[in-house]
Amino acid sequence: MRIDIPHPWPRTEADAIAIQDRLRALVDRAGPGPQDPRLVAGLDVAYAEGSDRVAAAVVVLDARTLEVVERATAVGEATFPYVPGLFAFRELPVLVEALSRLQTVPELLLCDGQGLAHPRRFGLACHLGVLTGIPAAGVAKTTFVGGYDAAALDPRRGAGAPLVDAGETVGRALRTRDGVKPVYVSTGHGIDLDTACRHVLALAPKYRLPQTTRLADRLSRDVLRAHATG
DNA sequence: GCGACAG
DNA sequence: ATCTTGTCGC
Repeated sequence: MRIDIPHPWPRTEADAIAIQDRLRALVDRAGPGPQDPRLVAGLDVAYAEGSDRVAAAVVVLDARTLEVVERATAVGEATFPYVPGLFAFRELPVLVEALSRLQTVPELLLCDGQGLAHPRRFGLACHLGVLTGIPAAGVAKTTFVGGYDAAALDPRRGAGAPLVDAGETVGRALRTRDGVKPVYVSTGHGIDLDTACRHVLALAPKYRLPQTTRLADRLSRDVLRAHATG
């Protein structure tokens, strides 16, 4: 698939923020998104320590069997420093490159990070969703913006509590394993929160993180290591 | 003003 | 994100 980045690459934080503020209007928060998708993709990026080298991985799974359908990777240089809130500008280029090498077209993109649960409501999952036009959601390991009542969150798998920021529900703390810290799901583009959480839960039958994320994480690290070694 | 801050 | 051994538990 071909993916166009409809904006010049920012060099400053102000430029990056301006891009987010502009693209935010293109986000579809309503969904509902795919109800019974077959192809779901997980995306992640691994970083090297002493350099700006980054490796991205996309793993497409059959949502019903959780079997791997396709994998694609890309290696490159980080084009932006890590700045909380501008995280997408660091990972987007290499992720888009990996996505473009895919032969199949996923029905849903699950990103490692936030969607709407972002200070300007435009996290990585929103950005990737708008760029590709594919429904996308973010699954983060920690919260960024949006608090929730941890004490009131039922300890059982499947339980959820709204993430509220500035009076707005921006995502959900979702328990994927009994008694284990939840993951933080937020809509990216073209899917509603309930649907996104349903898929995340189905993709995480055994571990805290969905299988999409776990496989993409492992693959990106393997590729980075292989590239460093030769 | 100060601290915290997705990966 | 990455650096890192063992260890407790199912």
